[in-house]
Amino acid sequence: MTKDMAPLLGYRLKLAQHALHRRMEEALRPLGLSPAQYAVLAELNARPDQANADLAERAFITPQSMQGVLKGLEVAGLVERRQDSRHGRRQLARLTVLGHGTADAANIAVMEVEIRLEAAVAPAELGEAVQMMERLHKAMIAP
Amino acid sequence: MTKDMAPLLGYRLKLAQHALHRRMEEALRPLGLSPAQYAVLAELNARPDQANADLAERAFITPQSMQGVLKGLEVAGLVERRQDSRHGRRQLARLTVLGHGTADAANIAVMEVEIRLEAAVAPAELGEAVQMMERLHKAMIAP
DNA sequence: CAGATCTCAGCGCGACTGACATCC
DNA sequence: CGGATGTCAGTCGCGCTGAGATCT
Repeated sequence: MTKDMAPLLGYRLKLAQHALHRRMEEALRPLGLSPAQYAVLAELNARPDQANADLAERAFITPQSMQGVLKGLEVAGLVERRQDSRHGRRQLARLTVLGHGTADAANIAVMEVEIRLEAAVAPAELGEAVQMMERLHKAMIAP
Repeated sequence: MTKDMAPLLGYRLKLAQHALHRRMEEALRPLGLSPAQYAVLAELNARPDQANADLAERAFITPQSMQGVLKGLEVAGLVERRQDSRHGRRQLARLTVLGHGTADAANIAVMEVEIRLEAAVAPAELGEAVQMMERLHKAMIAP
């Protein structure tokens, strides 16, 4: 059992994502955002007024974990939460004005990384690459 | 700026690796290993007698971070370190007998996850998929 | 009561920086 | 001295579990 694991797909996937994560951190650091915080910002930009539980489910993490991220954004003044009129305990989160500005700036920075990443695959292969990632994801998600 | 980030390659890559990481944790938990610990075990299985600095470089993390992982394995009795005869301060790590057994058991558990992952791509596409991951990795590593 | 939601407290892993000692 | 290496201490991000409060 002295095999090298270099050719394994899982190993390669891990390395690629690890490097991407580093780039994301670099791109977002000037804005004071972590990759997880950016993801929530982008999600709330696309779909405002989501509760902590909703965001957690979309990100495949526990509500407790998401709350930490959301709390950070709230303290930073990028997100505000208000009571759901229909459900006393439920609180809906949305971007503040500052949050919108930060999200826009972050999108620009992240897009540069994304473009660089996509440049590594031929344009014709891009759709195929995205579909492959989806298949890999589903294979690991399924029971 | 109400775009959805679902079709982005970077986002898909992150989701796929996140799910893989969960599966790896599940597979390794019965053995008391974390994914990072397993990676070092596999690396030392393939190439014994490496120093902390060597292992850190191969894993793309700092020597300090690697030291934490290596220390855990040493405390668990899976790895032993001895002085390099040629360099007083340098310490070479290798698997103990227990470490070899654990590495073999871990390999079996991890291979099941790997097979499941590879099943998500057509056999003919597998080599192509691995090469794509390599290209993505290099695109994010390059200066 | 059951179920959904939010919150607090604590833990673990794995990355980081900084500071320092040691050896060649 | 300079450079490589290892070590200790502290911090941070972000997952987790457990326990509990509140509302429908």
